Amino acid sequence: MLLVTDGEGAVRALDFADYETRMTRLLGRHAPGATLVEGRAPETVRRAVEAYFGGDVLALDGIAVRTGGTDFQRAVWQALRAIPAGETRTYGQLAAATGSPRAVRAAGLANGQNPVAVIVPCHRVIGANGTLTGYAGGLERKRWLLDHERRV
Amino acid sequence: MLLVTDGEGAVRALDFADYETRMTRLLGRHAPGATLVEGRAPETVRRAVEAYFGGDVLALDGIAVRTGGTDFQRAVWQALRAIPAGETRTYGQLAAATGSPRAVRAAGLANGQNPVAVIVPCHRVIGANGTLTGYAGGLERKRWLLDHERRV
DNA sequence: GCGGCCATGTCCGAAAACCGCGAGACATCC
DNA sequence: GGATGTCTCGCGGTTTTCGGACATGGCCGC
Repeated sequence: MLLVTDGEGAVRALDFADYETRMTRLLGRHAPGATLVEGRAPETVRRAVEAYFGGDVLALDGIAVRTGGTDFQRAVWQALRAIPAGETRTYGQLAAATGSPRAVRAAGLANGQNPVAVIVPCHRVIGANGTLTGYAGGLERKRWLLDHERRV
Repeated sequence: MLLVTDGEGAVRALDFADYETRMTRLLGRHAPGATLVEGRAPETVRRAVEAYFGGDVLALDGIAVRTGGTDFQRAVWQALRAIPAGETRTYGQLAAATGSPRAVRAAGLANGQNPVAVIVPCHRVIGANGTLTGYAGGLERKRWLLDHERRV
């Protein structure tokens, strides 16, 4: 996976390695002018991510995340972090949580533009009829993540 | 007048005091994310500006200027500094000096977006028929500046 | 002369398209 | 009757596209 943190250790982006162009595109939009420097991620973040995949699905909750984006997008991403691991919400519930109950498709769109995968759990949002509908990293991964979190 | 320099002493913006909104707008465009800190300008710059208005119209030539903008805009602004005090050029000559002889109107537009008035002498460009045509700070000031430089 | 047309780069506002949706209307099949 | 599936339409924020406007000047036809 690709992990990007800023000078203060806050996570700016996280994505699957085969989606690098997507990640850089989102980064360019939300942090114009920033330059990427290769290096080792802060230990706290590394450890939390490894713990999550190792089975401690709550390990990501304390991690600091910083993003750009519009007010609406940030509201959506903030609402995402309030969904506990192992549970899911519908796009409608997500929209309602941001204060715009009818902005359902917009919520879906903002969901898809989340630059910090997994930590900001956009994969916990599914259609009202229970189908997975979509995931930037591929539906297979969405299914895997949900299974992983339920398995606890 | 309002004078903005960066951490290295280079001039970033210069405008007449009653055009502050214009200046901040241009600054925001060319240096997004920068914050203004009130203070006294570097002595070299202060002295040069005062000398210019005192009659030494060549005093501004050595001052370092840094701007954002597109390639074309920077080419125009660079060409402007090559016009000696006391002389004028037409918009067509200016466009030719940038390598795009036919981009006449574009040159005029770039001229009008010059963030560093007086030092980058956009006032030395006039219409092919000798009329002053336009000046962001008002035609009166353009006329005054040209007179001042010719008076030497 | 005079009026009209066109070239050129950039910005700005308006309009349209885009969607990781969801509710309701029907059709279908037991 | 009820479960299930497909279709249509409206929703709302964001992004993209498009059409003007402009600190002009040369050329062309009248």
